[in-house]
Amino acid sequence: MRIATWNVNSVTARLPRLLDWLGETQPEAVCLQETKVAGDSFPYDAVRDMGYDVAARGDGRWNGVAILSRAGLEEVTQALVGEPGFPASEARAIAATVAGVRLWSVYVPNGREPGHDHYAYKLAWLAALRRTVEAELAVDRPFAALGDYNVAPTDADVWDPAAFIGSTHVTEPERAALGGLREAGLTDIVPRALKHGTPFTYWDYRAGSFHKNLGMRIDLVLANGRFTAAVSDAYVDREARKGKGPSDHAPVVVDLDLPVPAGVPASERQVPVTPALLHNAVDG
DNA sequence: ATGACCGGTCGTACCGGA
Repeated sequence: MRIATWNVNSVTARLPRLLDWLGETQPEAVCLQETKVAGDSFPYDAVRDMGYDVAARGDGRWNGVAILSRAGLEEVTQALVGEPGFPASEARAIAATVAGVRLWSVYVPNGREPGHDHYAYKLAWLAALRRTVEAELAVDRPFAALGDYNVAPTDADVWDPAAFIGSTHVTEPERAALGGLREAGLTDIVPRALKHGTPFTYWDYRAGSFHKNLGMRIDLVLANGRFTAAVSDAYVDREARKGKGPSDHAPVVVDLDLPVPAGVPASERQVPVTPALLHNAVDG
């Protein structure tokens, strides 16, 4: 079973590349972030034609998360436990169960700068994620919260720690919040780097950062013991960051020794599985 | 290629991104 996470930086702008990537990579499930579309504007039909059901939550211009699956999509949940807002709740988390594996797709707030209201929001949001994880882990099954955490777990996860002094993504409170998720029972599944020995997942569009490998590892797969024990491989698909019109994030792909149920692909079904759940995006 | 951003928007500059 193959599961991936990818901040696509607009599913509309990235749709041709997303569809090509699904065809090449053949994941069972994909957690998307920064879809930047309202729930009812998600390109459901194009994704279904590739065999994937969709659970999406969108705000419109910003944020937006989704889970695509070709192995079933059940128990869709649209908000964290005690989810904070800025000031209102934003489309930054959605969950679904895929072939018995519980998945959250998360897009942690950026924080903007230490001391900013958005930074306090980021920490509050991560605290709510911890509460959610603690509630989820009461059920004994493979679990992972995958997505854009906007936190580099260690200094080795940024291209130059000195360049980040005073910036978000590397501060002690942000890293302590990741530590809280570890205390709750999650493990950081560090992917293989396909080049440079640095499993970065994000490179700024500016200044040729990708070609100079000035990146960060901020897209994470945090998993419980059942999930972690099943991992046979994990890698950063830096090929997806190349060429014309990429996202500024690369996908993280995880292979699991878990059975994939036989089923009819979404593209060959008359109606989606659990249709009531698939289009109930929360707007605003 | 030794230089280098992109997406969205009642927008045609500015915000947000990290």
